[in-house]
Amino acid sequence: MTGGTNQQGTARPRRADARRNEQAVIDAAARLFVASGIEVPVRDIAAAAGVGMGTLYRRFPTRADLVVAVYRHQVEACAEAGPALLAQSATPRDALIAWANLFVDFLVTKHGLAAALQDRDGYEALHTSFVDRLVPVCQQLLDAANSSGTGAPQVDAYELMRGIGNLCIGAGSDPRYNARHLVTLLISGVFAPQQNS
Amino acid sequence: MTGGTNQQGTARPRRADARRNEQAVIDAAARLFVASGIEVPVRDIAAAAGVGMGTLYRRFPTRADLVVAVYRHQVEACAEAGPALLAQSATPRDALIAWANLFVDFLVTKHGLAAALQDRDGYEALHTSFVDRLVPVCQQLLDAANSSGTGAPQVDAYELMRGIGNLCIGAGSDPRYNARHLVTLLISGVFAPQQNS
DNA sequence: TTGTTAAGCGGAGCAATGTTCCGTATGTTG
DNA sequence: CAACATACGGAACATTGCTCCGCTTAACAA
Repeated sequence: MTGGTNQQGTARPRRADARRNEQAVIDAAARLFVASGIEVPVRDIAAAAGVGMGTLYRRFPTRADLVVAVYRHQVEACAEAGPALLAQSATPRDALIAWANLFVDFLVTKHGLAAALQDRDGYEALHTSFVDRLVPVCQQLLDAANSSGTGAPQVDAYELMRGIGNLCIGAGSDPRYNARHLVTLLISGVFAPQQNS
Repeated sequence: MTGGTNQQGTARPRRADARRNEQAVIDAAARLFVASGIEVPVRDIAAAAGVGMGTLYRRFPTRADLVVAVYRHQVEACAEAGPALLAQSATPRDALIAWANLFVDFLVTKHGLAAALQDRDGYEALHTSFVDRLVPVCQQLLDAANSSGTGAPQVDAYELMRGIGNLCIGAGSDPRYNARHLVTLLISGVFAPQQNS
């Protein structure tokens, strides 16, 4: 989707310096996100990448675009782990819990990412990227649980994913707060018998 | 705690204009928080209250101080509702769910409050204010459940409160996300039999 | 009432950061 | 190597948090 050729295959590829700079920005951003969180000033990212503000903004108009680029691979890996866990787990429910823990561990180690994911103003692209890739995987796990007769739940996959993401906010900076624990409890609740909205 | 006399009862009370201005700021902030969320620019609050920046900052050095002042009464009401619900509910568990729903409804209607509550940098005072008042109430409800033999849980009251608060983030701006629903599921999980961290 | 004093006021000004704009430089092609 | 579109860079502007200090005025006493 970011590549150089279009669907005709005939268009001129992007200039070499442009491609080089794009990668430099992603690398610099990845480093700074780890060091200072994803809210690190745009200036600092540009400086670390050795490019000007214009270059950075041309390629990544919003911060969300940059965050998406930096974490694309890890989101993909998480998505692919879903079916794998389903295949190798004793029950769909175990698979769901294991998969959720994977997602939690990912979010918790990225300072500020979980919060950005819920920010309706300014991170739509990020939200969409995660939702598009991960909600179907979650749905698949829920469907499997449904078919396995474990007494499956009336939770929307989207709602559950957002809940899990929310529970990760602020984890990692508070020893009294354990996101994995709460996510496990939430999923237990999803599989518990009674309901009342 | 905001009043004019100290423990000696002899100190000069605050000047009348100072008290007037403090109330004007709180009123203006309350209005603007509803209209624009709690991240509304300080300048706007000062302007709406008809005071200068210096006046506002002297009384409320951080935004958290202002938020605490604005919502103090509602937090207090929520805290007092805990024992009341415990007395009038069929089971401690029902009381806990009802109380949590009360808290959720409060947070969800205050744009940005739930997010600020988890913001470790910049809102410590807010976090502390809520935690100090509400965690003991939550603990009381959990203890009651514990004593009632419903098979009570190993959740810290603090952790549960933070989880509930987190689940409220971003609710109210997304019809596909229902915070009450997820909180109910979380509490169901808290009362479910098995555990694994 | 009036003078004295300290509490309080207001907003200009500084700093940090997001975002745009455009003159200049350079990769690419023929 | 010439010509041109692509891409670059960073100055400049806008917004917002926060501080600082000269001026105003409420409170009190004579």
